[in-house]
Amino acid sequence: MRRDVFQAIADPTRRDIIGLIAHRSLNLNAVTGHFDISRPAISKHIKILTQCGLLTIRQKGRDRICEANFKKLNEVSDWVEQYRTFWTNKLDALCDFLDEEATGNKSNQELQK
Amino acid sequence: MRRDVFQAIADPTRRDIIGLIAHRSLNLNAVTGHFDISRPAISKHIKILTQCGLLTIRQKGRDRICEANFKKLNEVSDWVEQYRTFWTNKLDALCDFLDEEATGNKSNQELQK
DNA sequence: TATATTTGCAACCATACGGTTAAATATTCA
DNA sequence: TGAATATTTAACCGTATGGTTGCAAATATA
Repeated sequence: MRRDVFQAIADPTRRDIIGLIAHRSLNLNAVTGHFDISRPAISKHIKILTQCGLLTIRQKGRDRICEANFKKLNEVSDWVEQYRTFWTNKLDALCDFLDEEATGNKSNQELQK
Repeated sequence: MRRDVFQAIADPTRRDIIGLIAHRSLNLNAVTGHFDISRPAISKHIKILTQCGLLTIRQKGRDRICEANFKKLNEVSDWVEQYRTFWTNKLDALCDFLDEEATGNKSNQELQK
């Protein structure tokens, strides 16, 4: 089964887990305390996050401490940022123009809505 | 069912579609030509991308021209970038230190691997 | 008008996902 | 050693996902 960062952060619970342990590592039980779902459910989310490298687990006695590994987010950042110029700067206008050229012209108005 | 940008870009085919129409808007048939899956499969991907606002469709005769709407990627960018300091600069060391404090100290070596 | 082209839609299928409960395992503590 | 705690694993369930084929509908073209 596919297991990559994009798929891992697709689930809102998993994004919340990352946000939770960002500043403070927690054991699985403590993580579970912040959600309304069962411990095994959290355990599965943690496993997915671990498999894609977004999270590492440090065993400490019977506890398993979850720590975020943010370097992995670079993959997402890189993918998104390659398109940044398309939505932030003046290239927008150029893009629209090129689209007109490519697809054979039409009123631009419906693009606004 | 949940329909948000994170879930939309989780699928590699959909990320490829976005990359494909980034510089040049295409009709659905042309998009399909770049993949090994059927037209209805592409149509479904396009629908998902449209529902979450990453893509708009402009009808032109019998063609439906797909255009990327990159502004929606801001949502992803914002989420990722809030963690950037955690993996790019000196705060890494501070974070590790705080983890030690919080979880009760242990060799830092296994964090490196 | 007849035909080809582009697309949508319905029905279907196998598998993945996100969740549950219950039992098993491992560690700590009295 | 026995009990409590933390977590994983297994079995299961309903629904979503990503794909298919076949057919209908709308538009363009000969």
